[in-house]
Amino acid sequence: MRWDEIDSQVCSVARTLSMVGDRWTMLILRDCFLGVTRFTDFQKSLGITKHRLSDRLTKLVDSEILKKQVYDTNYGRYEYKLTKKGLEFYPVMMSLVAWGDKWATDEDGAPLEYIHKPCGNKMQVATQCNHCDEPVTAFTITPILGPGILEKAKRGELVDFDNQDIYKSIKQ
Amino acid sequence: MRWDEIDSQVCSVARTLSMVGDRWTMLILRDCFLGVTRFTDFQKSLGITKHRLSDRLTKLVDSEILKKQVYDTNYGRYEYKLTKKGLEFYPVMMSLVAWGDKWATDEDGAPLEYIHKPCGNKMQVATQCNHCDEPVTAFTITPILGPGILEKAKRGELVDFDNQDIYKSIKQ
DNA sequence: AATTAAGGTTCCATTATGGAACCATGAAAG
DNA sequence: CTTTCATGGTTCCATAATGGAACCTTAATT
Repeated sequence: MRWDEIDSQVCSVARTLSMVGDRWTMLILRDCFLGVTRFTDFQKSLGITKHRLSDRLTKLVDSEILKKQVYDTNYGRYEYKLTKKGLEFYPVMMSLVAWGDKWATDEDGAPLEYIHKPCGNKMQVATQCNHCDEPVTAFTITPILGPGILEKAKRGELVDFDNQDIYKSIKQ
Repeated sequence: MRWDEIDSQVCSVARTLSMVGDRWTMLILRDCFLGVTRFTDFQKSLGITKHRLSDRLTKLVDSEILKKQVYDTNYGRYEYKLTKKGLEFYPVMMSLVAWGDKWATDEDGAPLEYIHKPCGNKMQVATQCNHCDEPVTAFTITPILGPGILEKAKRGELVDFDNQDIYKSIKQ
């Protein structure tokens, strides 16, 4: 399977990664969440080549994760800003940060820290169950088939439905 | 900058993505969290070529995100299992799922649903402040320089420290 | 008139990836 | 006891993605 075919998979991770899962795109989004909006600033910050950046920004705009706006009409200059869809990617970004701060820093510690304005504390994100507020872990969750698969199976659209039996609940 | 140099950046997202940020690796981890452990099952599930899978699994083992264990000594067969470091990547994965379920599904809905065993509910993950339990959004957080940058700046190790002024607090 | 800045595009060499074929080990089938 | 099958790979080659440098366009500044 070629990478440009993975969005055909019935999987939210696969479909999400088809938009943001290549080299550079998530780093561009990181910069967006740090307030970077302009082509040149992305380039300085990332050290990405211009045509690659141009290509990635265009794709993010096509995916409606970023929007391109003129910010100086006389001058014809643009800024790239997060849409609602893009802004809601923030939990993914902060989860990456939390993991990286723990598992991918040197002895100096976290490069950035985050103040949660409403409570004023230095914050780390906690990923919790929206019902009981307990932290989620891989061992406390059972995945079950959802409508996105079951409805298609009913209509006979899932060629590889047999593959589903590869997936088992994960065990300690 | 080439991709294999991004782990030199003082940024938790960049360093994390240097391990898992290429095509395929996060999809392999998704499968790990769904209980897939064997070479052939990864291949069936993902449709990835064997040498690419082999390369990715080796890199994940080198990063200590997966461990390779013999599960049948007579037969000489292996399974790839998440380490503690790997298991703690779960919040990233579930945040991706949550985003994808909202922004990257068709009209049928979510492909998989998740039962939170302790409370028995169908769950979605909520990403919250670990102090006040409020949901975090990009607009309620102010990033500040942390020790990972400040200590290096003190020691004069940050060549591109000027670039920091590209980053502003994000505004609505 | 020349230089600078923003925001790109074009060209080409290098690197990564996909597809197919092949290989080694041990088990099972005939 | 020879063939076939399953697992878990590696090798080879053509195609696709990426990096680096040069160039382009518009408008402002020196």
